[in-house]
Formats: sequence, C-alpha cells, structure tokens
Amino acid sequence: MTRNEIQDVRMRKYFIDAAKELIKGEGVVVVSTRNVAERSGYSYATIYNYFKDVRDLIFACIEDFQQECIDYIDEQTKGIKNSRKKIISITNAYIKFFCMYPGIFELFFLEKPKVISTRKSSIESIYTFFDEILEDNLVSFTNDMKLNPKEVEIISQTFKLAVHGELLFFMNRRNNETLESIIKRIDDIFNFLIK
Amino acid sequence: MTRNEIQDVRMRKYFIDAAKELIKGEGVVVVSTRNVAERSGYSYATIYNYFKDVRDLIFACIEDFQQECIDYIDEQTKGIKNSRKKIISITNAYIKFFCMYPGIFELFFLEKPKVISTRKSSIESIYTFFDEILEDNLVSFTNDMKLNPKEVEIISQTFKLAVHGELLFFMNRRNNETLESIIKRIDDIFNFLIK
DNA sequence: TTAGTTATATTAGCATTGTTAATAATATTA
DNA sequence: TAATATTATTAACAATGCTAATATAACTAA
Repeated sequence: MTRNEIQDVRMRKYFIDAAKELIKGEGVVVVSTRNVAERSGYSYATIYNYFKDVRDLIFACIEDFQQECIDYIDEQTKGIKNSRKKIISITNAYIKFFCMYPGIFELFFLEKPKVISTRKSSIESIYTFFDEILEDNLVSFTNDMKLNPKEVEIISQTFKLAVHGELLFFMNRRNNETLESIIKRIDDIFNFLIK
Repeated sequence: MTRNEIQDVRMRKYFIDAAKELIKGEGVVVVSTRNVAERSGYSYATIYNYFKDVRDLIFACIEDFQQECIDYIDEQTKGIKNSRKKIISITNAYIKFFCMYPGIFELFFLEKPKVISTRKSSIESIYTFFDEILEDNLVSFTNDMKLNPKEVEIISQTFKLAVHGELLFFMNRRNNETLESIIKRIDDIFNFLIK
C-alpha cells in the first residue's frame, strides 16, 4: 500500500464513519453529502474524490455494519453451548440488532442498489450473511439430530426467509406487534420446522 | 355525497391515476409533485389542495393496486378447483404480480410510512392482504387435510413470512435467482410445511 | 531552494424536489 | 350584478446531488 493509498483509506474512513453515525441515528434518508461533510470537517464536494456518488458512500458502510452485527451477536450469545439454544439465541440477537438500528436494516434490505458496478459484492453478501452467522451451529445441530441434507436445506431456507419476512413486516410497522411477540413467533417457527 | 365531494373524488383520482402510472413504470422514486401534475394537466401546487403531501398521494395508490393484484390473481387462477393447487397458483400469481411491477412491491413493502395520521388503515391492510387472498382456500384445504387449528396457524404464518422474505431478497436483487427458481422454492416450502 | 507540476479541496453554480405564501382565476351566492 | 368563497397558479425558499472552475497544498526536478 503506497502512501497515497493509506491517505485514501483514511479519508474514506472519515466519510464512512460520519455516514455510519447518521444511518444509526436518523436513518439513510439523512445521509446527504452536506451532512456527511459537516460531520467530517470537509467540504461536500471532497466526497466525490473518494466515492463515485452518495450511494456509493452509503453502500460502503455495509461491511462495517456487518462486523458490528457479528460482534453484537457474539457478545449476546457467548456463553451458550447447546447448538439448538445457540441457533435460537443468535437469531434473536440478529433480530434485536436491527430493531436497535432500523437504519441499518434499511440499508441492508430496503435500499435499492442503484450503484450496480461498485459495491456489488457487499450487496450480494447481505443475502448470505444470515447463513454464515448460523452455519457452524446449524451443522452441529443437524448432526446431533441426524437430519438428512435435503431436509436441512429446506428447513434452513424456510427459516431464513421467515426471519426476514418477519423483519420486513415489523420494521416498517406493517403489523402492530412487539419485539417480544415476533421473537416468540420465530422461536415457534424454528421448533415447528425441526420437530 | 355533495357536489363538492364528487369533484373532490374526481380530482383525487386524476392525481392518483397519474401517480399509479409513474409507480408502475419507473417506480416510486419518480413520483414528484411536478411529474404527477404534468401528467394530470394541473399545476403541482394544486395537489396540495387534495393531498396532505406527496407521500399521502403515494400511499393513496395502495387500495387501487391491491384491487389490481386481486384481479390479476383471479384471472391467473380462475379454472383451478383443487384447493391445494389453488393455494400454490395464487401464491405464484402473487409473486409474479410484484415481479411485473416492482414499483408496486416497493410501495407496499419498502416505503416507510412517514404519514402516520393519514392512510394508516391501507398501510396496515398490506400486512393482512396475503392472508385474505388465501383465506377461503386455506380453510377448505385444512378441512380436507384434517389439520388442527394450531398447526394451521403456524403453517400459514411460516408460509406467509417465507413468501415475503423471498420477495424481499429477490426484488432488491440480493440473490441472483430467476423468477422460476424462487417460485419453485416457494412450492417446495409449501409442500414441506404441509407434509 | 524554488519554479513548475500534480494532487487535493473548496466555492459557485445548476437542476431537481417538497412545500408554502401570495396572487390570479373561477364559481357561488345574496 | 357585486361580493364572497373556492380553487388554481405563479413565485419563492430551502434541501439535495452533482459538476466545473478555482484555490490551495504537496511534490518533484532543476
């Protein structure tokens, strides 16, 4: 990494950090070049030297937020050994994370990726993110339960889709439920699927 | 309905129809007061005499689109008698409808309802829309299958959430799948759930 | 070290949008 | 028909994305 590239990364980080604060606070809608510039102490036009456009900056926050989500889940579930309990707890923490930061849910699942060329890989990684989080525990759980691979496949897909369907409805207040009630339903669904 | 109210409804319809065209064509993002006004032959400021703000107009399109969706599903599934096949076909048509009009999916499921006071009921109706579409067939199907109510409840909830999770991922191109592949998976999930 | 060059940052400007206030046009009513 | 109420339009403001022109800083070669 040359000296220039180091500077580049540093500058990008200033803007990304400012954008992340805004997303966590008031959501994607308040991420404007002017707002980000003000928070990072630069002029708004400077952003265009480091990002293709404002959406490129917004999508650049995804990787950081994924790591934050992983860290939160680890912290919430670190003591749990039993793989079944672990799967439930990880899922609950995953849901809670997005409830804490609706702006991150918005960025991950509701924002349309207009920037097709750039940031493609991080957008695609959202689709497999939940699978990766559960992966190890799902393997050991299905070994314990002696489920056949075909069943495991359909169960894990159904579970993943149901979790995100639930999040979709809950986050946009399409239903009038509480966090507790949707977590309970997700638990019930998991238990139903593996019974 | 007084003379004024008739005029009111007529005027609102002009703007709603224009907004609907835009949503079906290029999506919610192009629904601006200026665009709608141009298409309906009025000035943009006139819209504010009939709608609280531009989002109020956008959400006013929901009811019409729900009817269009019902009509499309009816037309696609009218010959089918067998309740199991009917449930599958209705669901497939439901998914196809949103694939034909991604802008309507956007409006139904991705738009944040900032307008809390107005349009509340139509926003909430989105949550129960899929249940209502399936309702009759689900009842006769579960009667045929002699499933107990508790099971029916969890199965239909899981199915509904999975369908919308699938739509969420597919519509925003988070995965690289085809319409056929996601419809096949939904069929598989239904068969798994009721086996 | 300093003049020329490159890289980076800022200001100014344009177009689009949501929204409101002032004004114009139309319809209604006494 | 004149006064009033309703409805539509124009003008204006602020916020935003983005670009071009300009200013500033950093670097390089004599």
